[in-house]
Formats: sequence, structure tokens, C-alpha cells
Amino acid sequence: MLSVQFIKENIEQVKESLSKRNFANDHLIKQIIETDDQRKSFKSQLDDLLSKSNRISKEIGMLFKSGQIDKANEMKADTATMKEQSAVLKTQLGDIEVALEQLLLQMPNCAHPSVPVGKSDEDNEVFKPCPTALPELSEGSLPHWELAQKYDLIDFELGAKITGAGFPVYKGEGAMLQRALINFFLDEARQAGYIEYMVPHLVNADSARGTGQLPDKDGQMYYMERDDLYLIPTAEVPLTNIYRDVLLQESSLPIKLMGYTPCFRREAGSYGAHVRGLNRLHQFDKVEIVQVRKPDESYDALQEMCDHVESLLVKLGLPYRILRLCGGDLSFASALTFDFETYSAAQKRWLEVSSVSNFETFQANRLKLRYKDIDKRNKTLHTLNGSALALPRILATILENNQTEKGIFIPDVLQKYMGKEVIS
RNA sequence: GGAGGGAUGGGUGAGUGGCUGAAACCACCAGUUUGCUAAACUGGCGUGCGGGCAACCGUACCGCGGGUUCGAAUCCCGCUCUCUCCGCCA
Repeated sequence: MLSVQFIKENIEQVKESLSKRNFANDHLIKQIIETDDQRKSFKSQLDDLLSKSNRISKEIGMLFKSGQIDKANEMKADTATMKEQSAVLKTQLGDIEVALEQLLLQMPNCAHPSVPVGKSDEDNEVFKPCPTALPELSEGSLPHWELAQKYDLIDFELGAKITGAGFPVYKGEGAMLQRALINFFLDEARQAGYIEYMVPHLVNADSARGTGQLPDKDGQMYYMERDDLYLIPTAEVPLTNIYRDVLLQESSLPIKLMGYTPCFRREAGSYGAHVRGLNRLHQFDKVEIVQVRKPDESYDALQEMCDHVESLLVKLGLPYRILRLCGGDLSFASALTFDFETYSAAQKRWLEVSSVSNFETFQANRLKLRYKDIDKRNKTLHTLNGSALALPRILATILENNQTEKGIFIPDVLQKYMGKEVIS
């Protein structure tokens, strides 16, 4: 979330950002500032009262010690009203703090100045068009769900039997290809300086709130009521929460971490178009990269992460393009997001395979993630993350674009993991 | 799942009702001394919030939440986590 201080100092910028996001609620800013002013007023009153009360308690202690029992008992009687007053003030202050928190949680991140105006994904800016010619397939080429069946790589019906729609079963070389992609992505990330983590796939509510999944995306996560835990929708949640409630020394920065996890998404309300095959799943695999950076470095880090993701797509030989998300499509927590899409020649569609974002202080404020700078002042850090990469649509594109009469051609960089060149 | 022990600042760890935001030591930072390094010595060294240009002042925080008390790290209740033992188990 944004801090009240930031909102107060950058009102015009925040207003402009809200309108870019089509978030028409100027009233919210006003409410936040007013509530914060009230909070300060109650805080001052309470502190004054507690200060007096502490002083009297000390005097009573001295009187008892010096044997002036009567005088001490007199003073004890006087403290009764103070106690009542401070109890009332404490409750009021607590209520106001909760109200302020609720208001701040409703405020989306401040969009970066470069974020284009727009209402939906159709208005996203093509930041980098596909550098190569789009592949054209011969007559009779198949979409990936038919290829998966033809080569016995994925069994969607079996997954539906075991669990339900959107939980595919990978089989034989299909499973191997998954493992090859995971290993390739992990190895590439390690070479780029990211430390690998294996993290829990279930998280508590504090973690989900820390990265912004709660309360904004409550309905999109699987929830285990019995144990009050959430299945992770992305490794971003456990990875970033490693640094929840942490005060870092400047010397330990930058932080670069990554991990492979399955991801679980309810995808509520997204039934309809383009859900066939691997296009949209409830469970899928992904390697995620996360960085924690000093504020003045975070946009360089965003660039670095985009370069890394782009290099993966180049090495896999897949046609891709890069989008800069418009205000209307930008997620609640993000300041600037680049989406990476691969082109499926068989479906004649672009498929999103990565989303790389700078959250600036939005997550760090919720996480209480700060560092001590050279002047020994505590400053809020910036967090970033990106998929590098999500597997299903990569797999779909490889199957569709690399289909030949002899079988599916395996990209060079994956051949060492597969031990072969073609799936036939 | 059952029984018992524990949770204090970056770390070890003292502290059973007021003089404790918290000893001591280690680590860390600055300085003095010394060919260099090391050692020794001196000083500094938690976080949030409110006030203040600032120095600083006030307030809260000793796992979390309540309670007792004029006053709680310290006493009482609930919870969480952790360790040991037993049971079950990949």
C-alpha cells in the first residue's frame, strides 16, 4: 500500500495515477488524509495523558518507599478518572487506525509516468514488436491439445477424472519436457545471479496480505479453511515474504532470489473463451524471479529482469513480443508491468507467458521491508518480480510452432535435458 | 495426538512488581595508539508512532492477545511458535 505521507506529498501524482487506472474515487484520498489527521490528534491526546499518568505512578512509588502511605493512597484515588479517559482514547485511536488501514488497502499503487492510458488489455502498448517473422505452419497443422494427444504427452481427461478441469496430467515425454523446462529456467536464473529457494506451497494470511493477494484477490486463491491457509497462486508470495518484517543492512543488497513452484489459481469467472488445452489452468508450474532493491536502482533492475526473460524466449527460439500494460490492465499492486507473449502459430494468437513488474514501495510497505542507509536512516525498499517463465503456454507454443512431419522438434537448449532432438 | 520445558535487542544471555528500553559479553560502527594486520583502549549502537528546522522530548513495544495493579519483561488467563520425550508416519 501507499503510505499516507507519500499520498500527502504527491496528491496530484496520485490523482493522475488513479484516473489512469480508471479508478474514479478522489473521495478516498480526502478520507485518508482526514482520517490520518484525526489519528494524529488522538495520538497526541493519549500520549499526553499517559505521560501524566506515568509521572504520578512514579511519585506514588516514591511516597510508598518513604512511608507516606496516606498521601500515596490519596493520589491513587486521583488516577481513576485518568485511567477511564485513557481507556476511551485508546479504543478510539485503535478504531481510527483500523479505519485508516482499511482505507489505505483500497488504494492501488501509483502508476509509473510511462504507463499508457487505456481501459483494457486491448489498449496495452506494444513496447517491442516481434523481432522475427511470425511462423507460418503448413496445412493440417494441429493445436497443442491435439498434438498432446497425438504424441501421448498430456492427458486432460485423466486430470479431470482425478481432480477436475484445469488439472492436466503430464505423461512420459510430456512430463520430461516439463522437467526440462523447469531445469532450464532454474539454471538460467542461477547464472543470472539469483539464489534458488524451495518454499512452501501453502501460505498464511499475513503472507498473502504482504504481497497484495489479500484482500484484493481473495476469490482467486484456493483456501484451506480447516487450517486457515492459502494455496499459492505464484511463488512470488512465499519468496517475497521471506523478507517480511525485515530491516536489511545496505551491504546485503541487492537481493535476487528465485524458485520453482506449482501455482494454484481458481480462475473464478474466467470461463469461456480460450480455455482449451493449456491456455488456462488451475494448476501450473512456474519459475519466478524476485528482486529487492534500493529505490534508485529498481527501474534498472526491472530492465535487467526483462532482459533475462527475453533471453529465455530467444534461447527457446520462440516468437515473442513485449507489451507495456496500460493503466486499465495494470494490477492493483504494480507501478509498471511488462508482459511477454509468445505467438502460437496454430492458434494464431498471442499467449501471455510472463509478467514482470516493479511494485516500488507498495509491497514493501505492507511487508515492512526496509533497509538502513549510510546515514543510518531506515528507508523502504522496492520489490520486483517476474515469471521466468510460466510453463504451460511455453509448452503449448513449442508443440504448436515446432511440429513437423517427423514429430515435435525440441529446442536446442532443452535437448541436453531431454536426451533427444525430436519427439515422435 | 499426549506429557513437560522454553520464547528478552543482530547473537549469547541477565533480569520475579517501581531506580529496567532493559545488565554483561560478542558482533557491528567511529576514534586513539601502533611499520601494516592484529591486539588494547575510548565512545557509539533497537523499532514504530506523535511533537520539533534540529538537538531532542513524549509515548508504545521483552512471542501474540486479554486481565490484575497507582505502576507489569516480571503476577494471572487464552493463543501461537519452538525444544525434549511418547505415539503415529514418508
